[in-house]
Amino acid sequence: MSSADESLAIGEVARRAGMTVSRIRFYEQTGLLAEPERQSGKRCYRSEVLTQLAIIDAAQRVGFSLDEIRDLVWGRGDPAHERLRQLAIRKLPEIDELIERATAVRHLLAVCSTCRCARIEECRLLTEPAGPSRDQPAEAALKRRITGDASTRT
Amino acid sequence: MSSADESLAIGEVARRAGMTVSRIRFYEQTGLLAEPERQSGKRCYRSEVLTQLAIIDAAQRVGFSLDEIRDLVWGRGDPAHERLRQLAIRKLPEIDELIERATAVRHLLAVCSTCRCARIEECRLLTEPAGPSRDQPAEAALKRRITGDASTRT
DNA sequence: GTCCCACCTCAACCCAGGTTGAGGTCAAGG
DNA sequence: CCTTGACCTCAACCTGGGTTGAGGTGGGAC
Repeated sequence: MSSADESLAIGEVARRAGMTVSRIRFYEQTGLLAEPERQSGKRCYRSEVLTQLAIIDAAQRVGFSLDEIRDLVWGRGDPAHERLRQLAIRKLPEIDELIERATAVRHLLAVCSTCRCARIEECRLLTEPAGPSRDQPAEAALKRRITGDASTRT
Repeated sequence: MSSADESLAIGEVARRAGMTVSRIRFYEQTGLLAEPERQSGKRCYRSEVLTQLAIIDAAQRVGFSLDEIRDLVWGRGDPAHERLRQLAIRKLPEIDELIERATAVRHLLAVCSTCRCARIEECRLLTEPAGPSRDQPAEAALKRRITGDASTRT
């Protein structure tokens, strides 16, 4: 723990990263993770791999595909910060949208779990009144957010 | 648009919901979407389906599986708001974590795209200095957030 | 009437992201 | 020496979430 440079066996890496061994080997196979050194055939990792795995994991969870991550970490060509900037430009809006949607769904769950709707789509927060009463500004906004404006457009 | 109760053909629904026709049929097949009425064999939807589809879509994008969504929308048993509350209790922490991670990744992308690191895992915001200089509180927090504390634990 | 288009069913296929299993190697400990 | 456990490879398999294609029906416009 203090001397972080003693090399780690794959099992140890897996344990610390919270992943299976097979998953780590899979990442190596598919070029996401560099081939580590070996000692008598066995992979020995240095502790940096934990950071790499954590990045992979976090990126995946917010919707990057393994291809994108591979490109991010290992991309050929250009200086890395350049590719990174490109990727950032492409992905930032998506991430923002994800955050917005997540916030809306969060809100929906929180609010609906206090209402007595019989089915979720009948929840007063989401159903178009179809009659004259229009929904409140805030609710309309929530709805627009969760629906991504799709059903709001003509 | 004003008389929202004229029934919609599947193609129209798909267009408005921004999904493929096959995807909508697939949702019906797998019990996510109710079987609509038919007229001479063809599905005719009412406009509510757009809201349902939007909910499904939004929920999916923030990490609900179709099984969970099915259970949410169509779950057998208990009053809906009860199931909804259960689901909310289970999922709210996950959604919160998603939002946190997304925010951290967002931050990472934004910051790293302005730095000159040669490889992402060498980015000064993420690499353990391994020397004496410890990273700043804010950066450490970012790192801890993106790594989900995994590599931070002993 | 016949053309065309949007719809229908059903089964097969596809891709991402891993997991599983068979069969083998190596080093340490009893 | 021999067993045990962690590691190795390679190929096959699995699940989720759809897509694709063949073969068929219906109805409105020309």
